[in-house]
Amino acid sequence: MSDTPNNNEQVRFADFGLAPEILRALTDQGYVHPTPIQAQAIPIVLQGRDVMGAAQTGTGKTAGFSLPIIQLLLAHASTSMSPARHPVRALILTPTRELAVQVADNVKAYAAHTALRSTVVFGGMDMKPQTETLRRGVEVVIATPGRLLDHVEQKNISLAQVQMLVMDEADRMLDMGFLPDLQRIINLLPKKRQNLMFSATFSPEIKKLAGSFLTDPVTIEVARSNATADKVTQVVYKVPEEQKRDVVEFLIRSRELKQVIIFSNTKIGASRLSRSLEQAGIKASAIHGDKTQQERMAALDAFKKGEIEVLVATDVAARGLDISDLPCVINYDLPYNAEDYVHRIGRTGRAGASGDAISVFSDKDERLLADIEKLIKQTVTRAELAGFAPSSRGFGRERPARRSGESEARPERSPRPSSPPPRREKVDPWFLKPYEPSVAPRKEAVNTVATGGASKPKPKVAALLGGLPKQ
DNA sequence: AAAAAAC
Repeated sequence: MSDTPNNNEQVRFADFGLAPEILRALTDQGYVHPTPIQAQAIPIVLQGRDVMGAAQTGTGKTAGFSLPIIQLLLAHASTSMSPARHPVRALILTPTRELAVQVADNVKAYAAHTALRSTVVFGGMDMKPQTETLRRGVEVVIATPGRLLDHVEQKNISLAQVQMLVMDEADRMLDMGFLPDLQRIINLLPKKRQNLMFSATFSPEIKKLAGSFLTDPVTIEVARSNATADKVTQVVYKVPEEQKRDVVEFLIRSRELKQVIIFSNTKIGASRLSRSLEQAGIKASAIHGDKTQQERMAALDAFKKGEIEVLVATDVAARGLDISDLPCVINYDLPYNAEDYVHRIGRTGRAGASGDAISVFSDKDERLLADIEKLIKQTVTRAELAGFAPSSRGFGRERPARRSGESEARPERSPRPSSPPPRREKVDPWFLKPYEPSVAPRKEAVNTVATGGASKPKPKVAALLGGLPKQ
C-alpha cells in the first residue's frame, strides 16, 4: 500500500464511493491513490463478486480487500438480533500468526473511525483474552485456522452469520496442510456468502481450491515481475559452508546494515546464527516456530522499533510480513523451494523503494541456485568477497575431482569459529567482483536420480482436493 | 530435507 506512482495515478480512494469514515482513516495514514491491485479489487468486491487474486504481499493486497469489506459491512447493517449485537460477518484466514496480527492491525486502522469491531485470534497464546473479546462480539475476525476451530468447538464464536470470507496466502495454507481445516471452517459458514481468495501462485491445486470454494470468481492478477526484477538488486556469494557465518557478519558490518532480515532454512540454524551474531556484538534476535509466541512477537516488535538490527528468521517470516523500509535481505541458506526465494527477497524493495538481496551459498547448493534462476528467469550476479576465500573447490570450471579426504576439512564445529575473524582492513565494503561462471557441469545421471525421487506430487493435497465438493 | 499450525 503506497502512494508510489502507478498507472492509476489519476484514481483516488475518494472515487470508490467509500464511506467518509473510511476515507478519513486513509487520510490519517497519508494514502490518496490506490495501488493497481486496490484499484482493481475494490470495485469488484464492492459489487459483491467473488475474487481470485494473484498477488504478492507488498502490493497493497490487504487494503484491497479490507477497505471494501468494511464499506460493505457499514452499508448493510446486520439484521441479526442475537446472540450478540455484533455477530461475526467477515472472516479473514491467514497461514501464520504474525500475518494474522498484521492484517488485524490494518483492518483496525481502516475501521478506526467506524463502530465496527474486529479482533485477531491465533494459537500459542492464552485462549481467555481472545474468548472474552469474541464473547463481547466482533464483526470482523482475523484468524489462523487451528485456533479458530478451537474457539468454535468451545462455542466462543459462531460463524453462522459470516457474509464474507477471505483466504489470504491460500497457496501457503495448502502447503501447510490447512486444507482439512479450511474445509471444516467453510462447512460452518452460510452457503450464501462472498469469497475472496488470494494466492501468490496459480498452481493446479490452487485452481482446484478456487473451483471448489469460489462462485463465478473474477480473477485479478498483478504481475509478479515487479516484485523481484525491478527494484531489488540481487547478488550471490559462493563461499565455503563453514565461512558463511563470518561472511554474514562481515556483510552486516561492512555495509553498516541497520535493518536486515536473514533467512535460515532451519530453526536451529536461525538460533545459532542469531546467538553468534549477538556474541559478536550485533543486536540480533531469532524468530521461528520453536520460539514461544511471546518471543516471536517480541522479536518482531523489537525489529520494527529498531531495537535490534538483525532478525534471523525461518520461512515463517518469508511471506506477508510488511516491514517498511527494509533495505536488505540476506539468505544465509538458499531456500530448498525456489518459490520461497521470491517471497524472501520480496521483504525488501517494498513500496517503490529499492532493496538489496544478498545470498551466501556453498558448493553443495549450486543446484538450488540453478532452480532459483530458472524460476525467476534471470541470472543472479555472482560475486567474490574480498577477504574471503572462494569455495574450497574453487570457482567455475577448475573443479578438481572429489577429494577422498574431504570430510576432514569439516571438523565438528566449535561454538566459536577457531579461525580468526576475517580480515576487515582496507577492504572496500562495496567491493564486488562479478564473474561469469563457466557453464555449470550438469551431472545428468545424478540429477535424474534426484528429481526422480523428489518430484513426486503431494499425494495428500491432491487426494483431498479430489474429494472436494463442486459448489 | 524443512518450515508452518490447536491443545
